[in-house]
Amino acid sequence: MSQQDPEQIVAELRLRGLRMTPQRRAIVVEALSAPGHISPAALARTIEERVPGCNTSTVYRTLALLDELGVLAHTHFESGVEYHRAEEAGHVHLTCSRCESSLSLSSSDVEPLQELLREHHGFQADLTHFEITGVCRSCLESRATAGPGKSEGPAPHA
Amino acid sequence: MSQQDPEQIVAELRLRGLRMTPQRRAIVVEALSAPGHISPAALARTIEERVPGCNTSTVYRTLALLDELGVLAHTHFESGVEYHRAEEAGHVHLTCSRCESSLSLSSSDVEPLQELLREHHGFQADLTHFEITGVCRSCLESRATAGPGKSEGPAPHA
DNA sequence: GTCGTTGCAAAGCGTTTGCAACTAT
DNA sequence: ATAGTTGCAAACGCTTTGCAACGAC
Repeated sequence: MSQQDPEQIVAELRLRGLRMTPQRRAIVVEALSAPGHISPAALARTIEERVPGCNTSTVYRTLALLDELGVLAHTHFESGVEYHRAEEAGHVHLTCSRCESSLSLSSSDVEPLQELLREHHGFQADLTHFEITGVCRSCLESRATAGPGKSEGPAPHA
Repeated sequence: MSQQDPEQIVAELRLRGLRMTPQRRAIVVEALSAPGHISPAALARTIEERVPGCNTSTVYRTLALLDELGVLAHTHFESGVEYHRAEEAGHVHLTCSRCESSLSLSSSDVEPLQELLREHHGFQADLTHFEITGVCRSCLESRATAGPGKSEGPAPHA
């Protein structure tokens, strides 16, 4: 569906009368090679270090562009926005607000959730655009073990 | 469960050896009287205007404090963080990324969703801490009406 | 040659912090 | 009197912008 191959990206750019520059190429490489996701600021630092002639503002402009083109997408975390390849969306991030551990669901895992929202509220949710916080299994268990009462209420966000 | 009455807040503060100052009182009033939710920056502007002797930093410090105390809570939106009375949590915000309309689910509406996550992944989700984006019913319908193909893929986030 | 793109430097914005003065208790 | 709280001003980190120079096409 989306493109991750530089050639396809170039083609996509050309379609819109846009150009492929060395800077863009470098940013694309860096952004796509990041293991999971990366914040704009972090990417800017990295690029400026590895590609001396490439500026922070170019990074921001390029990320926004690639986001529009559908090459990249971004997700909102507690710590801010992070970019990732568009095809890697489909991951829903469950983050424990107690232990900070993080668990990601595949699209098939998420389908029932989306189904519920669509059926009951006519809303086609994109659960990948914001992370979901809560309390993970092990933290739930240790809390249960810890003491009897207090089983009510959602997790605080320390 | 939580407190919204200034008296109860004062009591809560005292328990921790904290004090109730005129500034705090003003901020509490302003924060609690906001119809839905309000961003720290907006609240700071408002306060500084209405309560001349009250500073931006005090607003931020007070919001953080009230958040810890459980009087207020915050939610992450596309536009940033917004604070609201803690009891008003339970609202899950579904925002359409096409038309920007917003629909909020009551806690009972959300229960099945949480149930699913808990059963299948042992994760007790707090769906109120981040908004959920997607495409609302009317936008889905107008898209369906608009043309035959293209029924695939989640909503873009223009 | 055209027009998209870049670098730079500066500004913008929201948020945080150090510290001396202040004040609720 | 003690210790929490405030205001100020400065710093901070991230992001955006204006504009002249540059370079992909």
